[in-house]
Amino acid sequence: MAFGKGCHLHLIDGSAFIFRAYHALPPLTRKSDGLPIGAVSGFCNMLQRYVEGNVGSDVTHVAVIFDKGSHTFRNELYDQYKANRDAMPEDLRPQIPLTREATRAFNIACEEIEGFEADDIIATLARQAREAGGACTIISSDKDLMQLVGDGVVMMDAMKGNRVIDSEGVEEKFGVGPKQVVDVQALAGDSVDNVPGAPGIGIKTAALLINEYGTLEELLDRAEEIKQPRRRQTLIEHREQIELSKKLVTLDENMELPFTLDDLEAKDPDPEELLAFLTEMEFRTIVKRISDKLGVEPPAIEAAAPAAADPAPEMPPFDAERYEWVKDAAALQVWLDRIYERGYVAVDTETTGLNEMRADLVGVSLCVEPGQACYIPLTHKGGAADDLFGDDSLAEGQMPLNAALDLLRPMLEDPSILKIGQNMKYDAKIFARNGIALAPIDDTMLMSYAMNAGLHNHGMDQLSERYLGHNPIEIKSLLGTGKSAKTFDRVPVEDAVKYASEDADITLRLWQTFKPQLHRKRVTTVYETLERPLVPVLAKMEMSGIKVDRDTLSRMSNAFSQKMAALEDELYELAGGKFNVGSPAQVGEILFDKMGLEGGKKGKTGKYSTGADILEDLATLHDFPGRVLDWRQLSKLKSTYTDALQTHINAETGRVHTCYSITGANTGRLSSTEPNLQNIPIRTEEGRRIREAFIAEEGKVLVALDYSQIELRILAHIAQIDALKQAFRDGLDIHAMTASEMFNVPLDEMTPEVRRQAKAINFGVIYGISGFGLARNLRIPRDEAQGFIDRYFERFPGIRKYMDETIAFAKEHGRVETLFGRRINTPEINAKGPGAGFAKRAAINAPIQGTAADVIRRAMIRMDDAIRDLPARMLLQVHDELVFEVDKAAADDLIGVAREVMEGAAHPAVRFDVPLVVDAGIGDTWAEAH
DNA sequence: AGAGTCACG
DNA sequence: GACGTACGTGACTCTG
Repeated sequence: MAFGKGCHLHLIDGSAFIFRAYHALPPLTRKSDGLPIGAVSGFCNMLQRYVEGNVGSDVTHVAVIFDKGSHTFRNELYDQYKANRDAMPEDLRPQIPLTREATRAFNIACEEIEGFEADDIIATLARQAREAGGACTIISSDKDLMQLVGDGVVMMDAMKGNRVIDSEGVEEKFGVGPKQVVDVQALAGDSVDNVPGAPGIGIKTAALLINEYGTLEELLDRAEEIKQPRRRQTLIEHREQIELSKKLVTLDENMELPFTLDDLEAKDPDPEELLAFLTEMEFRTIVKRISDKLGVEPPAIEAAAPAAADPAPEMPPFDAERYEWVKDAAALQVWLDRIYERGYVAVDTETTGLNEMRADLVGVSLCVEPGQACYIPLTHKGGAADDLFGDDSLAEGQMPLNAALDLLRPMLEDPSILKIGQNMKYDAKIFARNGIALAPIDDTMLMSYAMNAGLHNHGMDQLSERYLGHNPIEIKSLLGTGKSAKTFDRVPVEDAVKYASEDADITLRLWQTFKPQLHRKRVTTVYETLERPLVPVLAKMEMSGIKVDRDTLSRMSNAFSQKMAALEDELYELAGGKFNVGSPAQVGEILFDKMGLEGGKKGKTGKYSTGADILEDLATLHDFPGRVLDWRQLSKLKSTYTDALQTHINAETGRVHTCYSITGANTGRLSSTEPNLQNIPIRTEEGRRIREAFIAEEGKVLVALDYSQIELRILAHIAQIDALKQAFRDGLDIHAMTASEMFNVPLDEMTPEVRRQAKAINFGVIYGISGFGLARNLRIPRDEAQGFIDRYFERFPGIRKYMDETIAFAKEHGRVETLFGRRINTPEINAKGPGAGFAKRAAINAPIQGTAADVIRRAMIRMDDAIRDLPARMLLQVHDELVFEVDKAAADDLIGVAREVMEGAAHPAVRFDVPLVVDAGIGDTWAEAH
């Protein structure tokens, strides 16, 4: 049916629907996988209500119109346009494409055009309908659309009982007719869209003026005549700004559209298709309602079948010759324009080293679509590349660093441009050190981790090979290896262009591959709430670093040296000659061959094993093994801590900056490197003193907060162990209570020895207990250990059930999950041989360790905002502990806030049956604070 | 480069 | 019945 006289077009403002739905509903998630679907659910309800309300109406054509890309021609006119808009909420972003699918499922035309606001498309369609002699109803309450009303065009507010707004309604709102609405808006401005308007003039005054002078142009031309001096001055002074405002608020009704009104003909939904979509979304209520209406049996909603493998997106082959060397501002501007057109870009930085706190920026690469990438060299050195002392002047064909950064900065900080990277924490830190706050970001490494933890590592080279079938240029081929290795600024720019552009190209291709997989694999929520938001938090902590006192460490080192020397003398005496105490092989030979002690066991390599547990057993027979253990402890403390830590004190900041790896542990835990600040000694008094070197800045203190027994609490919850849960609720000594329960000893008669055994069993359970392991740990006979375990299972039957069910789940799905939906893959679980044993224990431990890791991640992500107004910084995370530095006077305030965040971190996603308890400490050093 | 050892949760 | 065995990390040293 061709659109013409007698036809009636309905245009639905899709974005308005989405935001209304999002804000009207609680944050619902899909049951089977936790995908946020609150907005989609509300959107479908609104569409359904709209369709039902239309029965018997005269509507012949209908379309839902969406915004696409947040950079439009209005941003070209005025870069602050809509600049004060908040970024889209994290849990809404993944729902946007689903609203498109929903529209199509309802069999309603769904239109959007890159770089245009929905309002302009609506304006153009309304004009076309008007000119064709038909009627048009715009379903929206957006006042920006009111300028379109008249000549058969009306608006309808679906939220307010389908109230119709015609010319009269517009006049009520603006005090002028629809034709003058833009004039009034130009004067009054709009704080929501950041349209400046004339300062001090609101809608009332604007309407008054326009009614008096007829048009804005007339008013501005005759501004001198205005009697009120203030008003006159404003209009004269801000004429340009007012004229700009008019351009911003005037909708473009002359767009070229790639479709016609005839394409928007109203059609009934295909019940099968509609129900299939709603079923997939697991919207039980609306499925039932529509099924009833159609008189069909509602389809069953159950956990969706495993998603079919995604077809690889079509991508051109890699071609390093096509990458562009960006040499000047004009060339860079072309790329920036393309990025704004797209709304996203893959970014990679090249630097002089791997340590972000020391490395300098050398260049930036960008990619907007597969195969189309560029490199902007910035600080490459000229001269002979192989000459170590070569020319330090800059190479040709580079933009000045600051000029390039000034051009890139607005884009890199623009909340509407998504920056895609592989391990973006690195790039974010490099940019931060150059005064650029990179945001928002997506990270392909974290996407891979969320989907595939446990299956493979998540480095770019591996991901490229595995998912793109492409082996990237090796960095070694540019830098060389070993002593002759050079830094990236010495790489010839021609080579750097190929390498760096390729990295950005790969990243973009990986993103296109992974992005649609996230929700099919049901990890969108994990990625959006536990991975992506952690990046800026960790970047900030790492850049803060912690102050370490070199003198303290240095004094300790000297003390350790002396003690070690003394021990060495004693050991040589005992052994009857010099040897290398640091060589386990030599220690073994002396013990078992030379001295002839019993119990020597040889490992795979044919050497005696001389681990601490073995030497401890031998210590009763001879002085030698005990002395070796003492020496080893000192050696460890000296080499790994007091000596090595000093080399990590940053020359510029005087602080130690660790680097957290988000994907380092398969369970969701972080790991810490260069240096590892998660294994600073504490268990022995001598080691603990190393923490005295970790200090607060003058006038500040360190505050440490740690979760008490978090893994056991999670075990009690997951395995539904009532006795344990009650004990935690009552605040009992959990190990003593376990002992009491197992050995029938009243709590007040508990001996430390019995409690120690129960504690070992509690930990054993978390690790996937075995009789052998417990026996070795407690140094008791194996059958006795097995007896303990049997009794434990008898007293706490939930444990056995949890273990069996977890292993069964792992065998069926090849993975286990945390309470927050994090997936930990367990590919070895069905293997034969000893590997299966490891995999089973890992599978039992992973949900517990992983859930605890998720909890503290949530706390850290919220902490940033919670302590915003306090003079405090979060510095370190040690699995169940957070360390802060805070002004002395604010320490108690910080503890109050941080404790609340940590104890409530699981909410609202998970409600534990046991309370989470956080202990806190304050001190001038980490030793005191813990 | 890998094994052994040991620091942490 | 045999098989090996607590879970998760990173850094340092020796050795081939």
